[in-house]
Amino acid sequence: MCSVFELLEMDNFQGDLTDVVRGIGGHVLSPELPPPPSIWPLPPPSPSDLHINPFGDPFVSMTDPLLQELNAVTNSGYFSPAGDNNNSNNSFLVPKVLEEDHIKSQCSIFPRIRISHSNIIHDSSPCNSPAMSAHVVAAAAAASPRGIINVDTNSPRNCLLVDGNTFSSQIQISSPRNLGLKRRKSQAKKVVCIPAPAAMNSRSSGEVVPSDLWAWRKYGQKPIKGSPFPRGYYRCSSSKGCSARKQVERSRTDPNMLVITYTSEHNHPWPIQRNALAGSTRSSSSSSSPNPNSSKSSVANANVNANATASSSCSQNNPHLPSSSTTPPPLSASAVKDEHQEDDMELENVEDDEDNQIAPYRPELHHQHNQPDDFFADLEELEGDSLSMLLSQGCSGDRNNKTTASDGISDFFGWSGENNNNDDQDSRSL
DNA sequence: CGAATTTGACCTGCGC
DNA sequence: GCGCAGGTCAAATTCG
Repeated sequence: MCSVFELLEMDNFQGDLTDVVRGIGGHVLSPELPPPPSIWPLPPPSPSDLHINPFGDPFVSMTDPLLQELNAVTNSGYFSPAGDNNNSNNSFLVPKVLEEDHIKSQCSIFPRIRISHSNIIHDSSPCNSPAMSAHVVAAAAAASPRGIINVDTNSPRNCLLVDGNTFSSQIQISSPRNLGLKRRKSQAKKVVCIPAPAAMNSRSSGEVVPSDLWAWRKYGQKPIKGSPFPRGYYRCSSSKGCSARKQVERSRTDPNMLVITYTSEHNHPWPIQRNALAGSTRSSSSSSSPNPNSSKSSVANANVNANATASSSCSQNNPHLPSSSTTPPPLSASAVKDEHQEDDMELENVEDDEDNQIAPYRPELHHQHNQPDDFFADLEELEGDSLSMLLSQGCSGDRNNKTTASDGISDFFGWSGENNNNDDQDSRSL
């Protein structure tokens, strides 16, 4: 399942990734559970998804669609800007509904995540999709570099729990300087640990590489000393000349975990067009196959499908993340900025940067001020795209009834247990 | 046939 | 300077 994992962010880090991965000892996956696509209703939180960029974030200039959408929800009024946790730094994760941890009957998006002063995220939601939780936790973690995020990976849906005493796993964000690990090339890197789906994809290795919002093309694979698992090397194929790369390998300490290291930066905006070149992949058919078990998606493929089904992620059964590449976030960037730009994360990042000799992270949210036009233009192109569908449909099992933005978001992130094939079809038909 | 993946060779950084 | 290991290149292969 896609409960969470651990999310680390570092710069100039080079070393044994497993040395970096900490706090997942208690992580319990569900090997008996069927792997993808159900495992990946959403792509893993890419660093950019986390919206954190302490050490020269490769994606600093990129707007995280996911987060933006989250922010949109926040701005929609369903979420309290600052919440009531007195922690305005993490306010973007603190919806109003969170004021009551015991609320469990709803499946709205972040309604149950809370970051306490101690940086512990509590989630009482019984209906979070694992991936969503991943994003949430990742984002939360991003907001609290030193935060500890607890996730109940034993719960049926790997929900974050309200009861911090029952957390089965712990996520801890580490500062690079605390790692005491050797560094290699001076290159900004981000490491994301996520639960590894069962090996059923990829041609030869059988490795499953979860998709994210970018399109990746594999250009190499190397066995890693000390690890029984090879490391795959991917570069961004969304745009020619993009230097963004990522490495994917299984944690040697926990084969169930995938360690994804992002390096370099994208020199292009988020993939906007549904059929971006990132898309063409030989395994696309399998990925879109009705039979999840037959899927053999590649990374690029996964991304493509994520795009193709951007608007159809109204179900946990939907293997693909609602790629915001096709659903430009409607939110007000300024609002987000105002509310979050002074969070602890940034402060922490600044500290780290001092050590790393890298410009401190400054969320370039101002970029978003210029995005709406593009976004809407894209929306126009993507007639009936995911966003509109997202907002126009509810998927809390009572779709015919009135829907709210939160409902839409909920669906968007697959918090509903109901699949929406129609959405999927719609998105593909675009 | 075009595009993605595989895989061995080559290059580069780092530790000794 | 040398060797090791990681990272990248590019031809061959595979697939839709």
